[in-house]
Amino acid sequence: MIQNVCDSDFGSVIKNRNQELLDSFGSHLRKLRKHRGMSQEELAYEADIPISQVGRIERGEINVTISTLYLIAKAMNMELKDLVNFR
Amino acid sequence: MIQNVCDSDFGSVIKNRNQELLDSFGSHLRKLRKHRGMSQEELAYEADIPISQVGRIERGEINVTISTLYLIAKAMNMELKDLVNFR
DNA sequence: TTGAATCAACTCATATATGCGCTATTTTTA
DNA sequence: TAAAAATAGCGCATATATGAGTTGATTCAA
Repeated sequence: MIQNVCDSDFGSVIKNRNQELLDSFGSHLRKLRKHRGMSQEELAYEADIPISQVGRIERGEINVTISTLYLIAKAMNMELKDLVNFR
Repeated sequence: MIQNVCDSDFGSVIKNRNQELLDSFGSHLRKLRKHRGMSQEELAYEADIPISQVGRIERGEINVTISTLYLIAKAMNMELKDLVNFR
């Protein structure tokens, strides 16, 4: 079978041009969450977003939007600027 | 003709649940940009994003992602946390 | 007035974030 | 070890961010 280099499902092959940013934000968020003793489920509930979304963000799989960042910050009782203060 | 309340083009009718956030971030960005004496075109060029995107963000039309925020911050020679320090 | 610069406001295609449901795996706890 | 809790990692539908154009309005300078 011929391999398709431009396969549309990508599979850990092609990454976002800002993958490092997403990875490091994900790690940062996970650290903040655990430091507060929250589970992904608790954070998701407080932020009113799906739990699957929290997991995807922490694993650096998605490029989170400012409105989701805001909901997460509020759920963790912190300011947006502190949530994105990493690296 | 019957009016479709759920019209897909929305027309200043339905807004994002975080519209206020998007509006105020847009104003904030515009202020920061002008304070630096940059045009939308210059910012777009430096951040390597389309000029149309800069306009849409400043007008609060879109829910910008963290990677775009990062590119904009870099283009304005500032840190991400300072870019989202508003309200 | 004429031209240049700036920005608003659209169209369109494509990629992807979000939201939801589900199962499998891993980790923690009893 | 066994059960429970937490997380990973899918699949899918829908909404929307991004990227690349175009046109028109406005402002400002020559």
